[in-house]
Amino acid sequence: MGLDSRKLAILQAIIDDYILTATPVGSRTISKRIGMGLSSATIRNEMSDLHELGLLEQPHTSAGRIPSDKAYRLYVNNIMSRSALSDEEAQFIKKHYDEKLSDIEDVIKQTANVLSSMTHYISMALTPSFNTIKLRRIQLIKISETRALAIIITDIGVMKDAVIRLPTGIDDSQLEKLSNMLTKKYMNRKLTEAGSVLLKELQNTLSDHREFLDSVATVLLNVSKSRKTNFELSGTTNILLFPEYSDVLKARQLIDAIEGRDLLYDILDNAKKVEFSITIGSENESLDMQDCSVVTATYRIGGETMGSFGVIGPKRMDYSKILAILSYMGESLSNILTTMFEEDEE
Amino acid sequence: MGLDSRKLAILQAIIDDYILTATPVGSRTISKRIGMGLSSATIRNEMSDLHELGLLEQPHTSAGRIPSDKAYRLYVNNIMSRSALSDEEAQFIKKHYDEKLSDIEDVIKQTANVLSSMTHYISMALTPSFNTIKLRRIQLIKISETRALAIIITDIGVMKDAVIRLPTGIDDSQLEKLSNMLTKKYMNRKLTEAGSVLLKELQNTLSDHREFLDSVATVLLNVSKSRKTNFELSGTTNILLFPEYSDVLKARQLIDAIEGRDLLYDILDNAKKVEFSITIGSENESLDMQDCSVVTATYRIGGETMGSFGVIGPKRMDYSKILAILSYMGESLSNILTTMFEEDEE
DNA sequence: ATTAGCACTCACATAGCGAGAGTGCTAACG
DNA sequence: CGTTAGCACTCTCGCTATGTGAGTGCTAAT
Repeated sequence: MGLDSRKLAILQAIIDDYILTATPVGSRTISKRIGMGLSSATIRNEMSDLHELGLLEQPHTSAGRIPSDKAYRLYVNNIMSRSALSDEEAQFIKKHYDEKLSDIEDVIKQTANVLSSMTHYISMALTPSFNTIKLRRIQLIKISETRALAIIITDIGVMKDAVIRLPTGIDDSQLEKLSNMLTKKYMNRKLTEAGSVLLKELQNTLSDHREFLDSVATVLLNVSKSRKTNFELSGTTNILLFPEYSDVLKARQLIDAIEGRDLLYDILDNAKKVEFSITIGSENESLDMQDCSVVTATYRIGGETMGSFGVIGPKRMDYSKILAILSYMGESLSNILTTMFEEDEE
Repeated sequence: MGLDSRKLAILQAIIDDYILTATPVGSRTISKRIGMGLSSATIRNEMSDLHELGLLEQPHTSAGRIPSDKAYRLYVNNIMSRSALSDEEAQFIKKHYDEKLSDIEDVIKQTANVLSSMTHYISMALTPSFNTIKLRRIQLIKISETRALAIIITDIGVMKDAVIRLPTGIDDSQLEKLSNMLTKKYMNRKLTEAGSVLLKELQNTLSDHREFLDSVATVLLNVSKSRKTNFELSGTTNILLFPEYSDVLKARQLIDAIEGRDLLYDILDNAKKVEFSITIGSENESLDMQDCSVVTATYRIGGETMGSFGVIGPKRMDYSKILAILSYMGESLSNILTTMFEEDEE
């Protein structure tokens, strides 16, 4: 009993219908929908076979069938055709990225927002991971009697700047000397590495400007944020829209898992390894997420993969459309971030 | 039929019980709880009076009573005693504010987060409104061949800085001249005003560095964010914890209203006018919020009120505890932000 | 191989019923 | 007169039929 093309067509019809309605689909529905002149009885036989193959499930004896995780996987891998974005959708994304977005955070936040408002799923977007990026220059600039600006310049451009308090009686030339010293010493190191080494060395040697350099180290370390805060989450409450989560308790369970954040961070961090990923139901490691699917994509800055983003939704997801959206947004996002950082070539 | 002290005691007991249980409270419960040696029958009579006074409501004939909006108002204004924060609670707040928070956004976000995790209500915090703040100096600093940093310094300190693209072939001295020119011209104006005037003048006269100055104007204008993005929201899904919102549809209705954001912005903007505000049920203008209460407080930067924050929760709220929390957080927040901006006196 | 026919299953909606919580009223009491 | 015991009454809530409809699985005929 193999999977001939008719079985596949029926399976596809069932999945399509179920994605739309979220209710178990019966043989009569398919018989009419598929237009092959087959009676419901024939469909029933085929459905029975599909059931035996582990592709369909039955909530209870006398209900219609719903696709199993295995069926979705088959669908995604072999049946589904890659769909394109409609013009309106592309425009929608463009429009929202064209707004004045002044820093990375804004862009990432906007990505999550656009994603959740387009898909009505829960969306998430990882902040670029600057751990691997190397320091090129540190520049300290005096802006008032008591404050200086620390600017971190890296391989991919101007990265971060922060106002720090200045010890009294330090002048421009001294500050420049410090900048040069720091630059020389920590150039070509990874940012966090530079920060922690500086911090360590401060503990041993007794420097002149202890507190000040401490702040510089903090700036370096702050570039990569903590696990909990380095991704944006949006549309959490969208799950209340889905009949799958009409039960408040079930909804809360998922929301709690999601808002724990650790889980999602791991998912996104893992997602950086491949351009796109689709994880269906039981393929998820977390027990709380056995009923949803996660689809992710990655973005690049200057050619290098720097982060990931994606959606969490019910298993009956329009995977092909979601992929199209993620793919388009990934391109846009990569472009925006790249031009945001890049030092134009001289 | 006035409001003697016994009626007040009974009312308070009812409110206290209802805050805890969220179920209509009956005469026997109060008779036992209040410890005045009164039988349930007596309580019933009193309750009947309170009902006539519009202070109690009955979901249906044979159920207990629940406090009316008017009762909550009476409670808040006349009965409630101002409670203090427990040590753990104060510590909790302190701990979370002591984390390295590098910019305003982080502080505001943290405020919202701490608030919602302490209260389990929905919380919101307005970003400081810099509209009224006056420009003191604009400083442009070259940081590479193609990029400069624009630093905005105001009455209350260093405000905002942004990397902007530099036209080719502009040198340090030219940039300094530009800084001085801009400073002279727009000093003591409000930031947004300065930005829009600059933008306007650029349209008329044909300046040398059109595009560059345009970016400077954008930085000025970006200081105050748009209606939609200038406050942080946290704990939206907390309402699912309350029996009042065990119905998904009802929950969604409130969530939708809240995530529309315009409504909340108006509430927070209004809240800046008074140090604390409590709005109970039908006192809310929005129809979608007739079933909740809103409590807000304000924070200051350098003595001047610059923003507000607060919670949205069910009407049966522990108002006195919430006020204590808000009050304590307001102080902390004011201190943090003030020291963040302040130029130490020279 | 396909299909008509039919018995069977199960969720769901509806109605009826009893129990329990709570009220409002009346009459008695100190 | 305020307070209270007593009691009938009301309404929700949970439980148990009961019927209906969608859908299945099997059998026998085409």
